[in-house]
Amino acid sequence: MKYSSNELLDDIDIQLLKHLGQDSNIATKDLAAKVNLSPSPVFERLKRLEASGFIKKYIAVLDAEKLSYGLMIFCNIKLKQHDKAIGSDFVKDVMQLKEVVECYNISGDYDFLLKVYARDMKHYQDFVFNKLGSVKSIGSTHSTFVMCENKNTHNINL
Amino acid sequence: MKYSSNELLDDIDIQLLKHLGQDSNIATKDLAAKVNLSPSPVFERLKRLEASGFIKKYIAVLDAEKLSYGLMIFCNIKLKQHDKAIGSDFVKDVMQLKEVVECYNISGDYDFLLKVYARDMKHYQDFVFNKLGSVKSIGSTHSTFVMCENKNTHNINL
DNA sequence: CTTGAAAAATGGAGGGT
DNA sequence: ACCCTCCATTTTTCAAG
Repeated sequence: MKYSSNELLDDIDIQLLKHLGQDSNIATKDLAAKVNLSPSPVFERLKRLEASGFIKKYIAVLDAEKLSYGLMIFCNIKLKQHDKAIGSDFVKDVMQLKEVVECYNISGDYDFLLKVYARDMKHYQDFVFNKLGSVKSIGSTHSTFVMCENKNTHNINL
Repeated sequence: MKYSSNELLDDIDIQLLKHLGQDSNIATKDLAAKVNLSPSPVFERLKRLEASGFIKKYIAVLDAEKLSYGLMIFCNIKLKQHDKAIGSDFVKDVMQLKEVVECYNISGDYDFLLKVYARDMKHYQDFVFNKLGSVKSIGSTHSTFVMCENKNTHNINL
């Protein structure tokens, strides 16, 4: 069975992923035309790419600014201590916070990096003092504010 | 006309955006069932939300690891000088690099923050020395490596 | 918003290279 | 193993009320 372990995708699969990573609303027949196939085999390939996890899901990309989340912040976090229990406590707590859209365990001076969306500075202040402030495992934080988003492809570029 | 300037979305629009931001493959009729409406008005709302830009696009979310881009790096960049021309030169150059999936102009010690995907350390080394290395406007860089992705919602949480 | 109907996409069967 | 054409079913799309 194809794609079972670490099997390679062929050129057409890569083409399909490349297109769908940028626009998934394209009709199967238009996608088929782009890779010079008929809709059926393309349809079968899509189902396989979904079932095998190369495609995780399909989403609508929303305009954060229009939805009044005009402020993006990268928040660096240092834990109080570095044992496993403290770390998983932190992750569990931070997962609940709706302002946090991404959370990474990182190398360097800080332990975690959060990408945070806030309506405005007042909202972010409340987030830091009231929400992060009540997460016990946090030692210190450092915020970096985004002034301008120059590029965001939302996917790896194959 | 609805949504023309800074008009408010109603509760149902927000519900629709919330669902589509997590899964856009849902059929209109299933979406309609979730908000207790028939497919037609939901369809009309979707078209308005798309036309007015609240929904920017629809994409497939790809599995970077499975596609052998197992390494994520946040690369902080300091420019040589801080005039407008140098800044836009940098943005223009960095836009071309396929390893860079996000680029932000930020506050703090560094000028830009890049989110970078690489196959492995060798690939990233090549990226820093050969690709970033040939961008004239760059003064210095500082890389932060992602050890674990704990959360990624791919959208604001309404 | 509802009804209702035309247009289109989905997903399978069966056959060919 | 992969692709094709054909066709039934379902879904999308868009009138008109």
